[in-house]
Amino acid sequence: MATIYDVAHVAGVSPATVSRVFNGAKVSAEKATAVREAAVTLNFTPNRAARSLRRQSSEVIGLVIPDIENPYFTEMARGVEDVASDAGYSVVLCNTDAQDEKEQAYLRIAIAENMSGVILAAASDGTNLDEVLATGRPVVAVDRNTAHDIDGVMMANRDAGLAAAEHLLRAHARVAYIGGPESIETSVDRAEGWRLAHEAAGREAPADLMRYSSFRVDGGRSAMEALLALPDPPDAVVAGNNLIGVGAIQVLTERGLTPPKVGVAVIGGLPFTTLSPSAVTVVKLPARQMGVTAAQMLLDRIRGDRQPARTIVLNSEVQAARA
Amino acid sequence: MATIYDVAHVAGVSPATVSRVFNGAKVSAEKATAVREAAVTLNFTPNRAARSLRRQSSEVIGLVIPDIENPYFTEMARGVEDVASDAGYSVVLCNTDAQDEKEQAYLRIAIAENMSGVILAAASDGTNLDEVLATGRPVVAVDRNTAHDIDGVMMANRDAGLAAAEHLLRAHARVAYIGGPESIETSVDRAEGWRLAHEAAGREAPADLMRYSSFRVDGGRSAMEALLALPDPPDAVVAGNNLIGVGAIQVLTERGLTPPKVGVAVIGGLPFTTLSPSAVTVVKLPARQMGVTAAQMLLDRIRGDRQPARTIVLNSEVQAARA
DNA sequence: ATGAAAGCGCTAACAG
DNA sequence: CTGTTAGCGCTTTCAT
Repeated sequence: MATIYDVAHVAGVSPATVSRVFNGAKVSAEKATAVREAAVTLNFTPNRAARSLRRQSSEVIGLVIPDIENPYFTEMARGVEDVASDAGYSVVLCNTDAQDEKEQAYLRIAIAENMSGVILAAASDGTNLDEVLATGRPVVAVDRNTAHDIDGVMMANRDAGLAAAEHLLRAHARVAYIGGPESIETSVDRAEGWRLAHEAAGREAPADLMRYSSFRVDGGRSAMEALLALPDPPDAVVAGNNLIGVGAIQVLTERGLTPPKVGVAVIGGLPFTTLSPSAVTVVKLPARQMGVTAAQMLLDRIRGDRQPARTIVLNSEVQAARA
Repeated sequence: MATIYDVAHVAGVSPATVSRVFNGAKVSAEKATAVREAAVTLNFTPNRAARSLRRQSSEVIGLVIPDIENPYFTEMARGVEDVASDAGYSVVLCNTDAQDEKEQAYLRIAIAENMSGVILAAASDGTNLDEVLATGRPVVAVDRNTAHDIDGVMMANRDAGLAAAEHLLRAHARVAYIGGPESIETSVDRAEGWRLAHEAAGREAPADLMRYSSFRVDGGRSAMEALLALPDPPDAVVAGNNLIGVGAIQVLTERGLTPPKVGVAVIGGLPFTTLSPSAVTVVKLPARQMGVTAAQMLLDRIRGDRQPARTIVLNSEVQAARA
C-alpha cells in the first residue's frame, strides 16, 4: 500500500500536509486538491495501525456479547452498528459464549488494539472491568448490569415479567416461569415480575412452577419437559427469553399441546416465528433501540462527556395472544 | 498501559529480550522467568497496534457477511471463530447489509488494519477484490463465488435445489420455487436444481411458479402471496433459503394452509422453528462446517500455502417431511 | 500555511 | 544468548 510519503512526493508537499488534509486541518486549497488527486492515483488509504499507535486510540468500538446466534443480540448489534458507522466508527463483534475467560480475553484485546470504547453484555454478574476502566476507556453495559459504576442501557425486566404473567393469569390457573441462569440478574428480575403478577391478582405464585435454566433453546426444552412431567403440570408458561420460548413451544408442539392450548407468553420477540401471531403473547423488547442508545452513550463518552454514570431503562411492549 | 520498556527495566533485561519471551524465541530460563514475573506485576499486554505496524500484519481475520441477522451466517461465523481462536486469531465480524459500498469499505479497513486475511460471503457477483489481493492478503470466498481466482467453500446448491424439489414432486402437482436475487449465483443454481428435478421426473418445470425475490423473510412473504394469488396456485413450494422459508410458511399459516397442507421444502435449516419436524422438508446446509473449512483454508494461506486456488463443495442433507 | 523532526511500542537485523 | 539500533506509517509540536 501507498504511504503518506508516497502521496507527499507525488503531490509535491510534505507528509505533514498530507496528514493535515486527511484530518481536516487548515491547508491551502491548491495543495489540498493536489494531495487528494495524488491519493486517488496511488489508491492511498491511511494505515490504521500507525494512526492508532500514534494517537493511542482507534475509531473502533468493541461490542462484546454472550451469544452471537441469539437474534436478540444480533438485532442489538445492528442498532450499535448503524449509529457507530454513521459516526465513522467500525464495530468489532466479539462472541464470549457466556464464558468469563473468553470475555476477559476480548476485553484485553480491546485495550491492546487501542479501541475507543466497549459496549458489553456481560457474561455474568462477576465480570471484572478494572483493567479496561483503568485505561480510561469508556464502557457501556447493555442488557445486563455489572458491578461497576458505568453507563448502562437495560430493559424493564421486572415489568416485562409482570406483563407476561399478568396476561396469562387472566385465563390460566397455573402459570409457570422458565428463566435463564439464576446468576444473571435479568433472570431474577423477570421472575420477580412473574411473582408480583400473582400477588397483584391476589394469588400465590406456585413455587414448584418456577425454573432457572439457560437462555438457550435447549434450556427452554428441558425445563418445559420437567414442568410437563409434574403431577400437577402448568396450563401456561412465561418464557424468560426468546430462545427459551422457542424451546418451550417446541416441546408443547411435539406433545400436541400447541399454543394456545397451553398458554405461552414470551419475553422478547419470537425470532422468525411461523406461528400464528394470535397464538402466543409476546412481550417485545426493543433490542435495536438498546443498541442505538448504548452506542450514542458510548460515543458521547468518547467525545469527552464526563457526567456521572447514567442507566437508561427501556420499556417493553405487549402483543397479546387473542384469548 | 505498561510497555515493553517498563517490563525490560523491571526485569533487568533489554526490550528485545522481552519481545523474544513473548514471541517464543530462545531466551535463558532465568531471564524468561524474570520477564514473565515483571510482565505480571506491571499487568503488561503487548500493544497490538505497534506489533501490527511493525510486522505489517496482525492476528486478526476479517469475516465479511451480508446479513448478520441471518442465523445461517451466524452459525457459519461460529465455525470460523472456533477455528480462528484456537489458532490465536481474533475474528472481526463485518456486516455489509448486502451493499457493495459497505463491503468495499470493510475491505479497505481490512487492509488499513493490517488484517491477515479475509473470509468473504460476497454481497453480489460484482465484488471487486483487486485491492485486497494486490496487498497479498489471502481471501477465501464462502457461500457465494466471486469473479476472482481464490479459494472458496460453497454449498452444492444445484443438488440442494434438486433434492428439495424432488421430495415435493412425489406428492405434489405444482411445485413453485422462491429464490433470492437473480444477481446471486446461489439463487440461480438452486433454481436450476428445481428445474432439473422436474426434468428427471419427466415433467415440465412450471415457469409461472418460479420467483426471484430477496433472501429475507419479507422476500419469502411477498413471493408467496403473489404465488397464492395466481389463478392456478402451487400446492407446494421450494424456499430458496431459510428466511424465505420462514416468510412463505408465515403466509401459508395465516391463510390456514399450514404445512403440510401445502408442501414446503426449505433449503437451509429452519431457524428456531416451532413447527413439527414432520411438517416441512428441510435440506440442511452445513453452515458451521463451511465456516470451519474456510477458516482452515485461510489459515493455511496465511501460513504460506501457495498451491493453486481450490474450491470445496459441501453437500446438504435432506430431512424429509413425513408425507 | 507549511515543513522538519521526534516518537507512539514493537520486532528484526546485526553485532557481540 | 543478548543488547543495540533502526525503522513500520502516522500525527504533532515547534519553527519558519
